[in-house]
Amino acid sequence: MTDPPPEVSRPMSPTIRDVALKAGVSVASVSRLLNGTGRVGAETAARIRQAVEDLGFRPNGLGRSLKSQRSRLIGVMIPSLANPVFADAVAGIETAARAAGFTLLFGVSGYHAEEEVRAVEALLAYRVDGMILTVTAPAGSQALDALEAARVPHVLVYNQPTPGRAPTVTVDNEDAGRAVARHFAGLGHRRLGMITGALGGSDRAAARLRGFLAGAAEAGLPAPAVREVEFETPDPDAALDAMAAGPGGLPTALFCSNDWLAIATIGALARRGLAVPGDVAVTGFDGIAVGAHLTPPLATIVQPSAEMGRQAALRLIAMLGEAEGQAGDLILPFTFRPSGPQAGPASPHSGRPREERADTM
Amino acid sequence: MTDPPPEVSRPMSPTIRDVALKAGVSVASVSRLLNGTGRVGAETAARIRQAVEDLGFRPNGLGRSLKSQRSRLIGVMIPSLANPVFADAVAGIETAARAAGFTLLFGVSGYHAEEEVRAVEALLAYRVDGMILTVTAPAGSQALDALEAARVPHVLVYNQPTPGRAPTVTVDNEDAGRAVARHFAGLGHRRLGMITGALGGSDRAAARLRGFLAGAAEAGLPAPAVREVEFETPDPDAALDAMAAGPGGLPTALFCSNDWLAIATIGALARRGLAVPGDVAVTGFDGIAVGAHLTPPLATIVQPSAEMGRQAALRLIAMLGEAEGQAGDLILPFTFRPSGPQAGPASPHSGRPREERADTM
DNA sequence: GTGAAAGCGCTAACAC
DNA sequence: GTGTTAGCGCTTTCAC
Repeated sequence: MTDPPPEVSRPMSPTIRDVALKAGVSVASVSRLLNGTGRVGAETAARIRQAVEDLGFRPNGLGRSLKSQRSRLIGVMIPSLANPVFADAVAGIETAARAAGFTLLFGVSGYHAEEEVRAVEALLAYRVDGMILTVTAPAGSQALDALEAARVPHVLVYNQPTPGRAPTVTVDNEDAGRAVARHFAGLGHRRLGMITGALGGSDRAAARLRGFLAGAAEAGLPAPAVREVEFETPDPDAALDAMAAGPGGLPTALFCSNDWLAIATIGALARRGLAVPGDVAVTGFDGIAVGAHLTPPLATIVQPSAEMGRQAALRLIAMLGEAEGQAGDLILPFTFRPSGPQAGPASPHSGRPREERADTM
Repeated sequence: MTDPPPEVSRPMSPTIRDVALKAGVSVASVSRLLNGTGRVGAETAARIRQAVEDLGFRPNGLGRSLKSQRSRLIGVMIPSLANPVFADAVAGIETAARAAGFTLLFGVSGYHAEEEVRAVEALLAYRVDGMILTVTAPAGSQALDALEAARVPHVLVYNQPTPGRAPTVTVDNEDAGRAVARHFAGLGHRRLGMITGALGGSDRAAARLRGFLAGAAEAGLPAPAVREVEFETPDPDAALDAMAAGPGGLPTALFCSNDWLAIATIGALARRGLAVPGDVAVTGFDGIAVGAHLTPPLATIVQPSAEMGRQAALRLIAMLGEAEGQAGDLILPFTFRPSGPQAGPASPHSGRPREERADTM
């Protein structure tokens, strides 16, 4: 086995033309065979297949996309990879997209509206057929404006249903927030508190807060203390300090706007010598897998992230097929997973999934 | 504001030609201005910029890539999104890639060699300029064969340094495994055990095991019990049952090949009424963020995942620039994070990063 | 059933 | 400094 002669420059990968030449047929026949469009004689097919094999031909997706005006690319943009909840959704998206023959283009925004625009632009540049994304807030989102202007079909995940915007796949965040307040009230807590990621960076966190406040009020409890922290580098210690210094002192029950934050908060409480749930009750949101393995398990509102991702992908793919399929929001049921000793299968809280037809868009 | 007349079909996004027409210049000038290649008169530039603005022109990455033979796309393929360690690496990759103007194409393999081939093929179809990936095992990897055949520059992450393969960015897994055994021995344990993800699906898990066994032998301990479990849906209960039924019974110290598995194992131990580290010592591997928040914190070997991803991206981008930059492996230092009460900053264990020039490839 | 040829949107010679 | 033009690899009429 001797070394091959050094190539002058990087050899190009074989093109459909090379295949056609080698098989002694036209590029049209090769294309037809490879795409299953149009008939090709048995003899011709065999020759083409042989040439493809010999050359190690791999159709160039760029050329194909440019010509056909469909890239078979789906853009995915999420706020962050640090919080596992988004990875779960991406996993669901990936599975469904792959099954349908789509490849994912990926971007991260860091919970930042300007970065959302940048990321969306980057994915749009490659002419993604559609996009699945989570934005800070759909209402005034420039990223969504860009998507609409480009008329690129898209589906939101986690975001709140928003009139005039694309359909979203999520849970009823407000109802869930209310359920947490009721839960705390039922346990006899009166001093509630919420530690939330920056409300300006998350419409769903804002919805959870609304529900939580409403639920507390409905239960006849005093208004909960509320503190915002950064999403990316939460500082729950400072939030707890502020709460402790406030009127009423530290709440006996804390609702954290996501599990990631809840776990950090429990650590901060431990540093103050406070046990969970003994001294302070803490409930998170998302249902990330690791929460169930904590001791004791993290109480949380579980949203079916992988399924949400899957459903978002299925909806998007359906949109890409039909001429102008007007899908509505999909509100999946959440479940409450209590902290208690290894809970059995939790029971669905909000019943069957709701399908809603969008009036707008 | 009246409705616009219904379009006959989906309007195309403006092309460089539209811009040129509107600005009354040639497409060449537009291209030159947009790419900063070649001079353009001030007056012309202004007209072009105006036209770009008016039309909302966004250069088509497909056309650009097809012509220039450089896609500015980087392919990323990881085994799974369930284990947060990979998300951490992707975050590091994304940051560096974005800064250099690259967009990520994303694929998942599920720790399966055949799926690796499929995923790599999918990304190769879009002519990624390069790739960053983790494979089950580099040595016989068909996915890497495909990458080499296509002459697409690539860098491995997490994988073991492997002669004849692309450079990898990782830690010294074998040394780390040895360190864990030494640690257990130092604590006075004699019956060690390891619960590892399927060895066939992870060359680094195999390396960790080798080091662990060697370390145990060097410490004069009996050979540790070893059990393999699935990566995606680990069943630590079964592994513990098997160990308990084996000679010597359940080990007093368990090394899990990754944190994800360690957390699940601790849960399984809890179900048997065994506390960690009181009854059984458990050490994981990876240093995923959540481990530090467990009570007590998960003992683990911390590898700098985000930095590894970042370094892999930087290396790849360097390769793309230079003609034939022959980078070597990059072995970053790992740290041991003990379980104890909130540890301070851990001290590096294996010293300065090692740079190695590859003999082969 | 098969082939010739026209582009998809863009960049990069190459003229001027 | 600016324009013309030839493709990059592919799909898809349109003839035959």
